[in-house]
Amino acid sequence: MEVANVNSRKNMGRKKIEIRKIEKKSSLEVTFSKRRTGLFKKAGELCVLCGAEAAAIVFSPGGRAFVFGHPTADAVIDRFLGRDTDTSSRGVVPAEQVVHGQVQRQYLEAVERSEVKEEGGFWWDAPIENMGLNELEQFKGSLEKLREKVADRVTVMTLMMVMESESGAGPSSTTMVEYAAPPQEYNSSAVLHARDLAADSHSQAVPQGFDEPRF
Amino acid sequence: MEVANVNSRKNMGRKKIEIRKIEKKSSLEVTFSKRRTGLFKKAGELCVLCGAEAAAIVFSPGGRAFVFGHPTADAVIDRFLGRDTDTSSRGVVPAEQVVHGQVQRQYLEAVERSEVKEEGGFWWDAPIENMGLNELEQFKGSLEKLREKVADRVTVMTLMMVMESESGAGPSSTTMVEYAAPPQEYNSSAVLHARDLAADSHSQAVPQGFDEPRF
DNA sequence: GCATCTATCTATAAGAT
DNA sequence: TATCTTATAGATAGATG
Repeated sequence: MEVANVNSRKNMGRKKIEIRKIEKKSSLEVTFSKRRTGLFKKAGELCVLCGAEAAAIVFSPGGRAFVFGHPTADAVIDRFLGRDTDTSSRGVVPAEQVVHGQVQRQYLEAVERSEVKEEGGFWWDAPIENMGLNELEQFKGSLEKLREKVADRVTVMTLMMVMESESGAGPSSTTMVEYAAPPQEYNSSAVLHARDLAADSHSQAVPQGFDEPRF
Repeated sequence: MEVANVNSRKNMGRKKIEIRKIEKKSSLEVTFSKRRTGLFKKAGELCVLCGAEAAAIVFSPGGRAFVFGHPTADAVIDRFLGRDTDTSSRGVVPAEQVVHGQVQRQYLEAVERSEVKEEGGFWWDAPIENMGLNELEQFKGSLEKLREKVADRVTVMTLMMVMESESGAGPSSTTMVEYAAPPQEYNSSAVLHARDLAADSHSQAVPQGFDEPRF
């Protein structure tokens, strides 16, 4: 074996870093991967520990999309409890595929163009227990058309969440989704209803007088 | 000062916990708050460190929505570097309002219904530098109508991302975020193009042969 | 590049105030 | 109920194979 010099004998362990853009490209990439993984793990833990619903999307500086979400909260919980849940029968993405799922734009486009069918329809049209979501289907279809219209100009990402509830309290189930069209030339953009929340200073974002639970 | 008993003299410090749903309600709430904050912080750091774009949405078990996002990547970077950026002139939500912003459904609904205008239009219709995104506007409008149609049945959350790029490589700017209608009775639901990614086992999610950058 | 390793750094569970 | 205080669990920067 080789004799390493004294300085390289020991790892120096973690060092503190400033929160500013990492210059060295290789380091940036490594950090991106590590932290993205860590972020998604944290999100998963939050879901399980607190019965929360969460979704996260991260675009790398190169424009690659990474998505965290869960097909159903149950599936994620099962996963974290080490149970093996068959989610395929529900027509949803297995949790382990999604939690750290990578999405590559060109691939998505290809998939979209091919419009692969199975069992007589798009997979997402497959019947799900107690479906009856005509509106959702209608919405989805319309959304598709619209997206196509602007696909060459903007990146549109859509998240649709449909939750179940037994009582009035805890939503228990979910969906997540994604997708992105390929941006080619762009501009900055506009957003929605969130601004009014940002009325003035920090803690005043949410007005009083609502009876919804705080958690 | 008081003499505490020996057992309470010292904090016991952190203990290991299992990743499973927390039973005690008070603990769950505390944990939810702490971890949500932590998650959003991590997301912000990822954005800054790696020049990435990120957005995250968390629903508490009570159905309250919390959103992490950034109006422009620049604004978030400024924030983390301690610079004070005036984002109001761009018609975007100041970063500090968004990063840990809380969104309460009923409030959002109220805002939406009131359709508050300023300066002759919805705030999000305000001109932004180099706007020219007719398609985006068109899309947004259509989306609104569609969403109304299904608002009573499903919770729809839409994220629209429009990015800038100087070179062909790094998108540099913007995101936006948005909102959800109140679910009342629901079902589980369908999703989109993601399933094909989940073809079979883990690492094979993304097919080879594309020339896009890995980061 | 990807998987490990190790020394630290950071987040946070329980309590105390 | 919100904050503050530890001790400790967990995340991760940098080095290495």
